[in-house]
Amino acid sequence: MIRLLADPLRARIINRLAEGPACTCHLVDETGAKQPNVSGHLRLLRRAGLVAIEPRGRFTYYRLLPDAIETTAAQLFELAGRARATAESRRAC
Amino acid sequence: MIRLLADPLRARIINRLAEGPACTCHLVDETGAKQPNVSGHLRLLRRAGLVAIEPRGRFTYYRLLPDAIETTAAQLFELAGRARATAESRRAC
DNA sequence: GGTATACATCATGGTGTGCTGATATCAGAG
DNA sequence: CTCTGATATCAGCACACCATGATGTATACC
Repeated sequence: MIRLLADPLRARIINRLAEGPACTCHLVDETGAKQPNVSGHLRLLRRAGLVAIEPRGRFTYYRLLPDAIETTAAQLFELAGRARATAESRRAC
Repeated sequence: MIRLLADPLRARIINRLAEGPACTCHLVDETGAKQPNVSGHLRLLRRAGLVAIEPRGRFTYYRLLPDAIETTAAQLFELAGRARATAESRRAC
């Protein structure tokens, strides 16, 4: 899940989708990447439930789903909280 | 930065360090990975400022730094917030 | 001193994964 | 119906990156 956010092009796509829904041609234009590449990444994001698909005639609009992202953000916060709580419980070798 | 959290073994190391500081031998034992592998990942995490190093004699203790993780968690929350705010600003082709 | 243990570094190899070009599909315009 | 443009899928390639074994360094214990 985090792995999906780790790729540079996917990160650009996600950042763009955070500014509002867009169709594939928008993403191709604005990222400068080739269309099959963008399409492939969008497929991964869709299968992971990170984006929703809305076909409109010839065009396919993608929308970023905030819930999935907030879930992983919350997991990271919880991780940081655990680290703070256990900062002094050093275990002996 | 997110990329560092994406690797499976690094994720296990980080999760372990969230339960308290540990030295390399602990991490090698508890992850089952080979020592040079663990050591290499720890180097990356250290260079990125995700963990702090505390040498104690022969042993080297590593401690997870919560600030870096919280920073990226906050970025993800902000991303989700932007997605919510712009959910209806669909741009025409 | 010598030995053993913890750890780091290096060179090598294998594999996952992203990128590309070609092709298929499908909707709309004419 | 035909043609064009938008998108999806597939096969092949290339590169990055993780894992491993060997080796080096340093500290503690005898």
